[in-house]
Amino acid sequence: MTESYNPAALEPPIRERWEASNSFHAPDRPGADSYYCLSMFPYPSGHLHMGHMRNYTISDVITRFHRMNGRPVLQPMGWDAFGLPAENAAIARGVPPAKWTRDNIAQMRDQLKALGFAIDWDRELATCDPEYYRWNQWLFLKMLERGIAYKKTGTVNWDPVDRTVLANEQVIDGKGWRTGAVVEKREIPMYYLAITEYAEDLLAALDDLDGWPERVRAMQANWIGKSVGMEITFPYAGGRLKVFTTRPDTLMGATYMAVAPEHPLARAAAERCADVAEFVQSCSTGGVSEADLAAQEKRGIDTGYTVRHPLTGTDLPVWIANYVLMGYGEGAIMAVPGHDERDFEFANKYGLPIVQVVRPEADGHVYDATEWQDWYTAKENVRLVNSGAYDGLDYEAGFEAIARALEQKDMGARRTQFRLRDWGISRQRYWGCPIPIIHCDDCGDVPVPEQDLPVTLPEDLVPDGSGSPLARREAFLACECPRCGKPARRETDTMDTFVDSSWYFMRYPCADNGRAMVDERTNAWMPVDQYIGGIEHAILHLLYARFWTRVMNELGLVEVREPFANLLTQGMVLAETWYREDESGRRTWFNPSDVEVERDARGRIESARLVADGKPVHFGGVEKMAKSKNNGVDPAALVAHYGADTIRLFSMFAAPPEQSLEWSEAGVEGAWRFLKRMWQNVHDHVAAGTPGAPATAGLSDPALEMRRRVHETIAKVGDDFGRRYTFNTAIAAVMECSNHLARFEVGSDTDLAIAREGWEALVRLIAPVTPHIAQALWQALGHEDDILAAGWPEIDEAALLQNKITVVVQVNGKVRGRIEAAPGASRDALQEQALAEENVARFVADREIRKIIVVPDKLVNIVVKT
RNA sequence: GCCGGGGUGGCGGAACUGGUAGACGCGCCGGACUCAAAAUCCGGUUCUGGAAACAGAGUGCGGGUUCGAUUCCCGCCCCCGGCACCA
Repeated sequence: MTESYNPAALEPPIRERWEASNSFHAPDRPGADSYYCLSMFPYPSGHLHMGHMRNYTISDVITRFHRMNGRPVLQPMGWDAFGLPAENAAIARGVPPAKWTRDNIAQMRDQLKALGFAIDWDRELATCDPEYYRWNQWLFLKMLERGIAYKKTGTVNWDPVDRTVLANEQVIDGKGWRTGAVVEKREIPMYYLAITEYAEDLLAALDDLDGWPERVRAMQANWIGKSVGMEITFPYAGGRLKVFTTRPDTLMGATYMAVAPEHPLARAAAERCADVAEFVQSCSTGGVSEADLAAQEKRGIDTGYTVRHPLTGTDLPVWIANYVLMGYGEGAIMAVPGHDERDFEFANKYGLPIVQVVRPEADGHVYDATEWQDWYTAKENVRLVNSGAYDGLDYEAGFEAIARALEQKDMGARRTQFRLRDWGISRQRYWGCPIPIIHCDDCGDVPVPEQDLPVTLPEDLVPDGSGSPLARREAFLACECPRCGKPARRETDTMDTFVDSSWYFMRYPCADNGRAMVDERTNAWMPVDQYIGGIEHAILHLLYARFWTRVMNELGLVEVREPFANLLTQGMVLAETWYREDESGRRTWFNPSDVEVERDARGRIESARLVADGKPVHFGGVEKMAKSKNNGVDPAALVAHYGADTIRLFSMFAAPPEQSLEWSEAGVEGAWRFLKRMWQNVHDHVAAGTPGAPATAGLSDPALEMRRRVHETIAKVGDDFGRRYTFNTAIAAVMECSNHLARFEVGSDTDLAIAREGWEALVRLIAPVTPHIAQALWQALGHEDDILAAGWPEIDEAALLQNKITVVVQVNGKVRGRIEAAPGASRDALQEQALAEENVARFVADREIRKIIVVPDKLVNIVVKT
């Protein structure tokens, strides 16, 4: 053992040893106690960033902890390899997306390996491999057969200059990112997956996902958005206008109708009237994202049409409103401005009538039609007013009475509506999985026969930002119709990359199977025991994966319906930002590693300057690591400087996994110092000689105390790793115990044996976090085996017993003293001892004691009259 | 705009079931070693007062429940994530 800690020399041979002995291989048939630990696979951008590093360290700690506890573990890795950034790189640099992506994968694989993750690399996969995406295509065809996949039109962002479809992130302030042209909404045919058929099941099953964070379940439930209400018909001369409402009880308060700009009635009105046509046209500019739509100012126009109220027969005007969404419900609403905030705002803006039909039972609520108040939407303890025969009914009774009246007249039906929309998977892009469809003039859209899969994506194309290059590649386009044999054209749309990520976790166990999508090995490992990834995937990816797993289950491919038993959503990685501003207010951002900070005597930041020129820079706050703020820290560079263990240690220590993590160079230094100290301490301990067998009887008080601390730490760390996933507190406990052990004075062979037991425990406790140094120290302590096989240290319950406990004494809830007591001391004894304590007695003095609360082994609170 | 989360010393964070607020680490202050510096080691460090003992205040802001609230309830402010074609 060398005297000083030298990770650069120490880490690589240990990784080679793991690789040579195939240490992280997962068996095909693992048995009942198997543990599948999965991280969200990365998009191969070329550089491993801190978010990845954090994500994979979390799962590596969990993986290694379970391995040390003797369970068969699968920790795989793969690449989410299709997507927009590869096309952007192609546009910027002229490199084919395929080459760019594969080069990036090679580079990132090396970076991952340098971090020492216990990954079974034999199961690696990339979604851009034809052997992977052929099963996307295959399952898509199965979905077509079952009617789960179907075709309809959808709205996209259209750049009129590049003549191409834009992603939402490519639309900036309603304009195209490259051309600056005002983006238009366009309707195009697309393939959809009927996830709404599964809405009820996806929602109900959330209740059983008790291994998921409550907030993720809440977000998914809100996303699915189940509403129980009614579809109500408003007849007019030319037909019937249908709306969906969750508040049929307020029907008597409906004063106008509002339809989406894309609604057939709006189109009809636009044909009759130029002003209406202009309004509808003006609604077709700007992006399609919900955030854009929801944030825009409410605007509308009267169509001139009227419909009849189904119960009163009154004529109601039909307006077109930009806040009504064609994709939800019927694309039309009955506006009840008295009790819906959006309708209220709209009615006030356009001078439409507002009628109050609900009033609270309690007094003191005055309705004001010019100012919105929260109680207007109340459903509890309210009564109907201004509603004719329905006056005086509460919400439930009003709902029921009006629902019956409508049903009798055949003007309404009870219905459950979901906010969730079907999943549009068509993308007008090149770098994705081709949709296996052939267009024939005679036969229409014909599925590619199963034996012709995969439809392979040509890999030599370079997109230029205007339209899909596939549409210009004749060799790809030209084909024969599988049904009639005539010349036909291939579909050029590719699939949403969320398709790729909806089942990759089921492919890892059987990644080498060329004949089937999944096999019995998938069933052997699924479900995933622990899934770890960013909170930003809480809704879409996780919902699509749950849906896709259900479909595979119904096709008899897998036994599970829910893919992820436990979910851990990690927080973002942040760093300080530093900038200078020029005269025009433009900011130049400097990397935190190039900035030197001066502090005052209290440790507060006083000033900061750039190391390069010594001139001042300004603090721009702590923000998510991003290129735009130049505050990214490259994990690969840090590994080269400190070694993998230090980086792993800091990123697990600085914050609990669910919270955001603030990167700090000084904090990394602290982690480095701890490892150096631990190395030195173990070195000194080994140099002191080899102890005999550990004794547990006849120990001195300090030895008993030391041993108690060690076993308390074993218990604490096991609980933190196995149950709480608070790696920061586990590491803090190891540090604390290590500090005590370093100070523990060894005066006898018995003491040396206690110290040996302590160091052997601590080295194993820290091993999941810092596996390289732990392996080296384990060997230094005289063991030849792999520390993963050494097993988790066992707790000696007898060592945990204490003969004295500190009990806090409060007077009126304020701590006034502490007493030492035997564990399990009686209430009376504690009370007596507490009152005798000097400072306590001072505060109690001769005041009247009202009561005394005793929490055994913890606290005594004496309540006195003041 | 809608949905979800967060706010504790100079900083990252701890306090797990309502029971000692600030574990552990960083930074800072003082000391040792050194010709000096770095590294390392030792001590101190929520704020205010006090030499100390100790006292008062204190977990974004305002209120409430309780013997006791960072923790539970109500109202507000600020920051962050998602919003269906970024992944």
